[in-house]
Amino acid sequence: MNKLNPRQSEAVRYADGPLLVLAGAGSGKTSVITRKIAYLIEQLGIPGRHIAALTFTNKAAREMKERVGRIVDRKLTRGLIVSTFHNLGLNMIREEHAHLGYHPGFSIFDAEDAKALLQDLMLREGSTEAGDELNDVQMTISSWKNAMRGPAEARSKAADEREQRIALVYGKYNEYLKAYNAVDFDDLILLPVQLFRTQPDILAKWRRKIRYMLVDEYQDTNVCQYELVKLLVAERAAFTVVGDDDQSIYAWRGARPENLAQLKEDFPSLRIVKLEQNYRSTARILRSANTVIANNPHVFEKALWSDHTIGEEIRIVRCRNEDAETERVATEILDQKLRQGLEFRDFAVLYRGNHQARLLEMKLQAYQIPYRISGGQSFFSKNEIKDAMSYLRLMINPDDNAAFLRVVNVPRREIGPRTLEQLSHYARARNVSLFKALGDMGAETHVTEKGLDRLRRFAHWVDATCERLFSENPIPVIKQLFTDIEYEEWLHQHSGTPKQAERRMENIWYLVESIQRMLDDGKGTADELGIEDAITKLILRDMMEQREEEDDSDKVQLLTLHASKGLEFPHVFIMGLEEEILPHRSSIEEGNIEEERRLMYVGITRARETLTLTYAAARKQYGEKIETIPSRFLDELPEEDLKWEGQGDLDVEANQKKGKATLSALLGDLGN
DNA sequence: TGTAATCAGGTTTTT
DNA sequence: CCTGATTACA
Repeated sequence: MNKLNPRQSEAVRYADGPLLVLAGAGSGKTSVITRKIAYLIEQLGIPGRHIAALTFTNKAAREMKERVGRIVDRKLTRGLIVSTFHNLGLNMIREEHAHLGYHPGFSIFDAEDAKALLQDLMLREGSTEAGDELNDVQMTISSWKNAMRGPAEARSKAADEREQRIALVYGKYNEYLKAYNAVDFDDLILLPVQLFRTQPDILAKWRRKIRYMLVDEYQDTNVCQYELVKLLVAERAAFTVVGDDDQSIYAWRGARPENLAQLKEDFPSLRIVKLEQNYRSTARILRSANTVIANNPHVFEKALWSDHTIGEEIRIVRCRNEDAETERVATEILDQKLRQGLEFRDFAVLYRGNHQARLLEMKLQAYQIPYRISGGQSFFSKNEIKDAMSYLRLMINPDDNAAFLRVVNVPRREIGPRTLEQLSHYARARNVSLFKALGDMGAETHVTEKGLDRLRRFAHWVDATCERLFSENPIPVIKQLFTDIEYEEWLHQHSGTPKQAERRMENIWYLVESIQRMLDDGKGTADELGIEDAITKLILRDMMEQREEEDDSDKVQLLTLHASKGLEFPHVFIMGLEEEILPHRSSIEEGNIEEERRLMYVGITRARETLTLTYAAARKQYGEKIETIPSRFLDELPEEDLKWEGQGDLDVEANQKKGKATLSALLGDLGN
């Protein structure tokens, strides 16, 4: 990838106006972005600190940073922003917190914290609790925030009673977040937008800072993120966005691929460069991807091509049932590995839903095939890490009620629900956080003396630890914190086996090490982090995924199609090519086949050399055996590039069931 | 406080 | 059918 092709080169060099790069799968878009950053700095002399490159995941940001670091002199990249949207937003809020009415050390509520708060609010409003409704409320509020609609507007524009109700909860929810000195994930983008809209001088300041902007995976931006970009680039319009409408698979969580087309209207001078040469896959794989995606409507036509060899046919394997399917995948991996001298890491198995991995996992275990499964329980959803994070959050923001409630009685301090109920009643009446309420609370409340005493002791300890955290070297203080609360003992009591407890404690120490690393990394430089910055960044999962990447052992990769975006593998299997799985049932019902087709497209284009698609002719579903229908996407593939397997097998079985009536059909098939 | 029994639900997921 | 979560009960 040292030499850029003409299109790539054009995308890198054009910096006179707004630029949209339509980058097909495997067309070297990350290269283009990194090379462009280098070009802007080295050739155009734009100081690194005036350039911002935005991504959606920490992983992408890290990768990009690393690649830029390899081609540009370190001195020149000083102050260069390469981060996620959320991280940029966080930095903006941190810097402008006073204008937004927040105090330093504010917390970020993750989805679960937010859910707990919403549940509390809804119960209080007297709504009958239903988990379903709670999810609905959370999603609706999130989508309003993503569409930049505030509580007042949500109320006035409410289409029905349901929205009316949710809008009220929305208002309360925001008030409470403010009282807890906390923001949620959506706020990280929304608050800067609102600030910039109302305070032109602050916007002007940020515009002076960010003079050139690059956005990766632009098709995944939502309304609010696009607005942030628009505000920052202004009429100067010095930006490059890179995207691929065919790889838009996150519309269900607010991504707006229409933002691609919208760009042309908002910036009439927009230049469009298409990257259509694919450097990844064989011609057959690419042709298959192209013919499938051609069934979707397109705003921008593009035709991916490759000068790779034609490659092997795409294999479509029909299996008797789901068990046979996983069996086939497992044995096939072993077989190909031995026959062609491959490594396990050369294989990836993709599927639509996480549950599909379960059977496969068992099968792989049976064959002793090492695998790594994506998704699943992440580091941050482990209970011990949540506890630890809550303690840390509480130290930098005692008003963080979510954190307070999580740890006030973990480990056991004999502060029970009754005591907390009283405390929270008192706090609510005064509209302050639990911690503040605890400080003011006198004898006039109904909290028992014992309860009050225990609460006070806890508060005292928090205050003391908090003070030391900011005045001493923070790492030993944090370590002391976990000793103070005897967390290790608690883990032993609450883990199944001693070994598990040890592993959990190791997770805690890993977390502490990460904080140490974050503090050390920036030492003496302009990006030196305070302890509170480090902890907030941790909430955004930043700096944390190294753990997975360090693990470069030889394993088969198991991924959902969603999780596979941006990755590539020599040999790819996609399982479950059946109607109601891929395309998924709910998408069929909603009539949203196009996004499912893009999912299929993403899956196909992950493969470099071979692609195998499997499906089960029948599978057990909720206890019943169900005959399945092969996915419509299989019919959309180019026949000349396919090799069907297992057809006869099915016919034999069908015949056994249905008797001789279909014998002639069978003979006909065999005759082919 | 912990276990047993019962019940609902069964897409994708990052920040 | 199987799993994870909540509830009831000891």
